[in-house]
Amino acid sequence: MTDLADAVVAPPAADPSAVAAPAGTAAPAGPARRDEEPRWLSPVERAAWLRLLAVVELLPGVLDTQLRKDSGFSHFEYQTLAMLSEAPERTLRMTALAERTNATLPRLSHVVTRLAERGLVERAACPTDGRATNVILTDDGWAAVVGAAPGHVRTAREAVLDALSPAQVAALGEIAAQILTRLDPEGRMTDPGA
Amino acid sequence: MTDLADAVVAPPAADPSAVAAPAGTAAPAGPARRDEEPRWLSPVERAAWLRLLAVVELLPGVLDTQLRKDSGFSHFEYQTLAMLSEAPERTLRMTALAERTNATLPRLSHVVTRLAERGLVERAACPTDGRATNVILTDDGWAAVVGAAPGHVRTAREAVLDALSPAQVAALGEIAAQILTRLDPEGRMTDPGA
DNA sequence: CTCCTTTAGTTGACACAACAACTATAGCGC
DNA sequence: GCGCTATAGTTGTTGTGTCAACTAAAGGAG
Repeated sequence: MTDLADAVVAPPAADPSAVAAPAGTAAPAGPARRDEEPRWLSPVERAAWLRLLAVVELLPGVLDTQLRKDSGFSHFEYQTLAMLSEAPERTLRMTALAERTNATLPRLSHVVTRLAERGLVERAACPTDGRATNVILTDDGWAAVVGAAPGHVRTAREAVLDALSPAQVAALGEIAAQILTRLDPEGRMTDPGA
Repeated sequence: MTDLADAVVAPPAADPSAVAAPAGTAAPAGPARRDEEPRWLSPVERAAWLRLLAVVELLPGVLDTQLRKDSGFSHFEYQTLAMLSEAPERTLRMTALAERTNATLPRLSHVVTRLAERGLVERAACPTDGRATNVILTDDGWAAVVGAAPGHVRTAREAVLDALSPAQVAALGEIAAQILTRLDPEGRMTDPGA
């Protein structure tokens, strides 16, 4: 994994003569401008980072492929339907749904249009706010989620959970929670109600 | 995080009357067809899975945004250039580069075309195999990677590493390695040489 | 040497996501 | 109640990614 490691995270050093200054882990001899001198990664940090990057790169494809094949949904479509299936009345406002799925409003609007064409969701004007649109999961949509869920869970096991010891699963939960304090400080994806 | 949790991973149970069979964690009363009865996730598993999913969803956007803003690259373009910067002669075959970046050959071909238009890489016929194409990082491309690396490392710290204790970083490395045995059994992304 | 299969890569058509521009309603100040 | 600004969504355009078809060279069987 040396190539990937160095390439992504350290400045390129394959040709050391060409890049003296930014290559090293240590600061240059002279007084460094602090803002521009990054703290390079330690070997342990580098390994963790690169592997996380690989997971982040590969996992979406695995999920997408399984869902597409077994149920005809993209992962994003599945998440959209799943969020609705959990909501009271199986209904959510566009904005609320976009937050929970980490989608922009335009993206969600397009996806909802396509799902509506397939009869899985419906749009309805919000009675209390003329600007808002409610999205409602239809019975067909409900059935589709229920049908797709088992395969999705199986994939989660095969691709991730079953590769880990129980202690590692717990640790992963902790670690991911820590990371999310940076990536999602408001907890929009993890804590919809708040 | 209850909504997200249940929605993605458990079958929808907001309206219990509507979905008796597939909702529960326990097997139905009758003799279950083993292939179709998934093992639902325990609370700990579910929490870990959903948070991992959120990280996987959010991290690419963060990386992309920072690189795009500070250096004008997508994360994939950066990875492509970085791989080349590490390679002997700053040169790689299309196929080798595609493996290291987890790209399909068509995708890489398009990206290389665009990078070549910007003068960052060059195509060259492989002298030993008439079918192959070598991609070479130009001096401009080299300079671009060197310029982009510090910001990328800083983002890696801010978004992930600095949120974790040293022990957690080490644990993350272990866990991600375990997951990659499932996602990437051949180690193509993590072990280019082999 | 010739045919056939496999490998390497490019190209073009289509699908989807990001961004920007636009419409329409709500809510507020006066 | 008039006008302003902010909010909620939709629509169109543009850039990437995926898939399928295609070209071309390498390697093997006869």
